[in-house]
Amino acid sequence: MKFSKVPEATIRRLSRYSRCLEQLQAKGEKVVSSAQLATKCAVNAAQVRKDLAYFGEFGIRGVGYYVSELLFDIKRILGSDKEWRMAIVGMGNLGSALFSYKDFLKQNYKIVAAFDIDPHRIIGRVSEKLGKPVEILHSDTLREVVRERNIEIGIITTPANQAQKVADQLVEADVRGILNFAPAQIEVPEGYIVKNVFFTTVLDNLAYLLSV
Amino acid sequence: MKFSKVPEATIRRLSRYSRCLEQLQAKGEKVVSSAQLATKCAVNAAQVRKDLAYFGEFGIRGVGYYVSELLFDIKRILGSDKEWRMAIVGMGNLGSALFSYKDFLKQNYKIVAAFDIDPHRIIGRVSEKLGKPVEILHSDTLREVVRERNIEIGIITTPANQAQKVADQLVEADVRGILNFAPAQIEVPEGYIVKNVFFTTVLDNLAYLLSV
DNA sequence: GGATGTGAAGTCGTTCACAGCT
DNA sequence: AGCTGTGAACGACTTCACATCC
Repeated sequence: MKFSKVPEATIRRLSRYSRCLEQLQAKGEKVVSSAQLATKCAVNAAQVRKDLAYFGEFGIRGVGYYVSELLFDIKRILGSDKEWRMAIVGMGNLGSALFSYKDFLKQNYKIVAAFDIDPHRIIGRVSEKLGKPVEILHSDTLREVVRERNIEIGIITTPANQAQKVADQLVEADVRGILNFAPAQIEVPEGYIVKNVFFTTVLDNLAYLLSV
Repeated sequence: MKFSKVPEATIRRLSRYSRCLEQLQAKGEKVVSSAQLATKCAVNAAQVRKDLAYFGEFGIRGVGYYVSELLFDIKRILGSDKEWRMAIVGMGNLGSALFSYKDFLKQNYKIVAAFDIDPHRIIGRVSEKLGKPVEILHSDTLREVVRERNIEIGIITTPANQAQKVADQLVEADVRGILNFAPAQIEVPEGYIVKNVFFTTVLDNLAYLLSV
């Protein structure tokens, strides 16, 4: 399917195009040119075409791209046409917020399990927070639950000092994809993938730009 | 010294070096070489030196860098030596989670105000969630509160369709830095800065890599 | 001796410009 | 005529390699 290695930036932009195309589709637009899409996404028009060219030919010369076709194709490329089943590990403030984060649901990302090292202590509190009873499992059961529920992505929302341990458990349970919110560098074996979401790095960036 | 434009990637790495140096400092290490720091941060040693070279000379040839000095300097460069006062707009699940996110406190980022369009409806619920009474202000008061409390950074945690409106209000209140969690592209005038934190983009990225 | 700081080389991503298709 | 797809030019970031200094 894919050959030349695709820049990560391209994948990020594909995600952005996808959001924009959804808006266009909602507005009832049928066709869009690379120039229009580029303007909407604040990128260069040639960039749009190059990004798509990594994966095939999706447009019609002299016309542009059919909005819903292109959206469909991009989702297929990103793998966001399929449903991804995820587990959250660490049900503190951030974990429980993500647990009921609506924008995960819109996309095909489903959280199908929540773990903590001390479910008993927090299960009542979290259920109250979220206004509904929540099942929180002990981290010890991770491996079997992952298998039972076909979990492919693990989300780490523990404190930084536990992140590596949790990552090890996820790897052990053969969860190949990890989304890490804990501000800590994580090591995983070849074949496993970690993506970080570091708020504070972004904040540092912002602070820097405000200081210059 | 601080003239050539610095790549954003460099600033992101500086943030990472800073985290690693804190760990080294905690361990009582006095001196570190670019090679050691590079290994710890999973980057190239020359990269470390080049990144620092944008801002001056911090090392001693034949020796390395003094950990606490370098940490101090990097924090000064990033502007994270000073205290940054922030406001959150949108006190849903994510907003209230960030409100009590402990890693903000460690760094010099302080959330000093929380806004919502309907504080009355949610103030009780959020206070319960967080286990302490929380002051949530009506978005209408944003401008004056920003002035009174010297707020320099605004965090947007509203639904996507309200993000631009909130950004406009922040700009209107002269908040120059915006950290946007709503999955929407935001426009601000010259001189204002937006940084996005899009979980779902990162998830799309992860899903892509798992699909390849 | 050993590690930094840095010009030069190399790699990667972006933009240009136009041929080619509808 | 208009817009895509793409080789070529460009620019930016990373890595190498070594002169420089402690």
